[in-house]
Amino acid sequence: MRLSAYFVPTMKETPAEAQIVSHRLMLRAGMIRQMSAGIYAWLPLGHRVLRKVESIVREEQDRAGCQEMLMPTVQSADLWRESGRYDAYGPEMLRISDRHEREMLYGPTNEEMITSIFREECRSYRDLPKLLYHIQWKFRDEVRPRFGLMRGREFLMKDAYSFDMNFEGARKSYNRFFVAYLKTFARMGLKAIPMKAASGPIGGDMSHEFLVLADTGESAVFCHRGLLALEPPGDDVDYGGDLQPIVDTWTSLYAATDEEHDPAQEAALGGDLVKARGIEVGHIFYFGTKYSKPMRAVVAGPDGQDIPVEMGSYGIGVSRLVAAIIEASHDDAGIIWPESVAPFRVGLVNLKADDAGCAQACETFYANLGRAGVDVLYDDRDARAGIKFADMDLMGLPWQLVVGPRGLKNGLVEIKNRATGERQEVTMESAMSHLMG
RNA sequence: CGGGGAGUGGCGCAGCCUGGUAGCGCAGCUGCUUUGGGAGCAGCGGGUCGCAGGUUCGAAUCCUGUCUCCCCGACCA
Repeated sequence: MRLSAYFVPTMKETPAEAQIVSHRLMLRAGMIRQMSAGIYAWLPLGHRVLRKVESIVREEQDRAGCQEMLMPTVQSADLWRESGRYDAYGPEMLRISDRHEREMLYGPTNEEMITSIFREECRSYRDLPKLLYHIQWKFRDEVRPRFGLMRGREFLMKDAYSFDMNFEGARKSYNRFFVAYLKTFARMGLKAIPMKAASGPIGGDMSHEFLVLADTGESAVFCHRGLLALEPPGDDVDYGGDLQPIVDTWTSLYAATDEEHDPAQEAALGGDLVKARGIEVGHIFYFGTKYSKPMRAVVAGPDGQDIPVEMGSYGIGVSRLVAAIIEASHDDAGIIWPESVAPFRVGLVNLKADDAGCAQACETFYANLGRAGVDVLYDDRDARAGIKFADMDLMGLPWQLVVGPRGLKNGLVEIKNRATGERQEVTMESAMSHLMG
């Protein structure tokens, strides 16, 4: 992509309304624009990141054996009356009526809908287990939206639902998501720690929040130092096998958010206690027959008797993750994208756009890197060097390839690593092979 | 939902108290000079001062209402 033609309205100054760093940087880097309180438009650069994050989430859900589908954003109020949540949900639910005055709502979540779909089609224990997910926009009419995408009203969420015949099956499903989440966040360069979460009236130990550690996180977290050193599962995980040992490893050490924190643990942990801050990016929980019973989602067991299915629900805040990644990875100059979610891998900076030699070298790089499958954002603008460097640092592409007349005289170009700030002058051939890796 | 604050050009702000026909920096456009970390000079364009009423000869400024946005708290992926 040529920057001269790309729609990325970057800003030198920070809009007054943006308080936290991810909000500020997303506005300044031209990724998003606010349309209403808590509602944002994704501009091309931001959209690329959102799609990358979404893809990683999707891949890991698929690997875990979960099947993607897509449910509507607008739902019928009647469905929610079946579970009793239409009245219970309160003003956070955006209620709307259609032209026939039918009561509708913009979905804040999809338990009722997926349960309804499931019960129509699945009648036998032989249909189980089923793991289903979708990635869809949700709306929760927060009293007070804030922190940019971190607490918006409209947000993109991956929500998955599991259906099993009994508790043991439900635990296996739960473990699949537990492991998939560890992998998902690790792929985005994040340290995400599972923390025991309140499981409400259901009880039990099967409810975990996944918190990304970032200094600016909104909740205080307390955990054992050992958790930070744990290696997340790799691609060799066998989802068909027993995942309990992995889950046990990650849940055996103390970890809690401030709400669940037991101060007595601090003394017990001593020097192993880590106090940090975190951002919740995922939540998994088992809720048994909470919806299947009232909504009569039952299957016939081996003995012919109907039994309500055991369910669980598993969310990841996809749009929030984009902000969380920035909170966890930035510096004074701007964003520092992990390679896996970067909108482009390489920023090609032509320091002197009207110099024939520079232009030619850049065009060659641009074409060759493109052919090699490397995403390149080519700053071909007729602008000053300082502006180009500042914009590149702000947008945070992992690699900058700087081409200027000074180096070019000696056949050299400069490669800068955005994360470390390290620069090296290399030959053009070496630059190519370096950036293709 | 309780408490606080703000709406003036694309962005950041001043002007409001003490009414007199709107200003500064950045950004934009044109020209010249510059050119490896957000250039300099000269010129140009762009604002129904959130909206609606009211007071007044005259309202960005005073009064009333209303909408929107932000911050703190309670609530939440």
